Amino acid sequence: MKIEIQDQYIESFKEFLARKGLRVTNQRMAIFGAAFSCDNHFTAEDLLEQARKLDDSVSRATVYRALPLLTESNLIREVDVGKDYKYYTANKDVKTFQAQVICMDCEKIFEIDAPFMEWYGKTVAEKLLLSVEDQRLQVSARCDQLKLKGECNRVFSK
Amino acid sequence: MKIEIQDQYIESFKEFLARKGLRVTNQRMAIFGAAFSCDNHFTAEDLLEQARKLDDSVSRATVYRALPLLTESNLIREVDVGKDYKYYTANKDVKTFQAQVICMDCEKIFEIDAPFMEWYGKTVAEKLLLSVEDQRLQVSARCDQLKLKGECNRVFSK
DNA sequence: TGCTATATTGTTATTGAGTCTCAATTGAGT
DNA sequence: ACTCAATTGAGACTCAATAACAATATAGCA
Repeated sequence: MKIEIQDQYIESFKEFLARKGLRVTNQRMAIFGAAFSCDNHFTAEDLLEQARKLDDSVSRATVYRALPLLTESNLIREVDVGKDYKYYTANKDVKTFQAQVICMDCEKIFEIDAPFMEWYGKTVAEKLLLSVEDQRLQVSARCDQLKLKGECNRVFSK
Repeated sequence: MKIEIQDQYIESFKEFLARKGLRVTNQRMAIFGAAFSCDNHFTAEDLLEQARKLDDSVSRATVYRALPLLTESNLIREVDVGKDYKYYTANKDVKTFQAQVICMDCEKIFEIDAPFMEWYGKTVAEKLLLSVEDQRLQVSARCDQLKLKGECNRVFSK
């Protein structure tokens, strides 16, 4: 498996660690690399599996310890699909707010622009006197029609 | 605790059970009654506690068995707050699409109209050739300002 | 009303994602 | 290289949710 990660992301992660006074370890970099080598959405377990290909000493606990760092540094983000486990995805070149569309049949996840969410967040904040931290717009759907076109495939093994 | 549930909901639930060839049991009606006697959002555990006030034989397993029936019949709906347990709320007189705003400090949940979601769902369906089943718009926020006004209280004990 | 087949139930055991503990290891400043 | 606190892996643990199964209760029918 060949990994190509733009240096900007590596630097960004290292800067984040430095800013927090945290160390740059092989395990953290393997987990980071694994997250960015995935084109798709992944679970913690998926991430463990991928990270072990880069450093076979990586343990489950370390993956769970690294995930908050990666989300906090804004390099990946959580995608909640209503299951009892969480999905994550790397934040590569995302300009506008994105909604997640999850196919309940094949578990495929699409990301779609939803630029109006920025306006909505501000409206909510003003109305309720709350400071908005995060917004998630998730659409559950079924792919009957995709199936007909033969375009429905599971993206990520589970 | 006095329970007042509009007959239309009771009938609606009984019709749903009949349609599915399921029996009307004391436990199911107690769980249903408990869900509609809660003004706020509740967890499965909260629901168990409330239902036991109506029928002390109700068990945890039966609550978990009833929840899919209540969501399937559209009498309650899931509200995902990003925690590792799920919240639910009764669907009373909801006309338009509602977004959930969750205060991460005090866990208070607000429901706000988001009428544009209907249009968005249709757009997504057309673009991706998917049939939209459900849409969730969730906003995470913090209540610094509410605190200042003294309006920030936990709504539901946990 | 009582009978019967079977759906439903409570109890208890189990799963599985995620967290915690702690001794062993390792990174980074000196 | 030395030192020490940060980090790690292994495995125990938590806790919401589910499954198995014997006991019970429902609804249709006589």
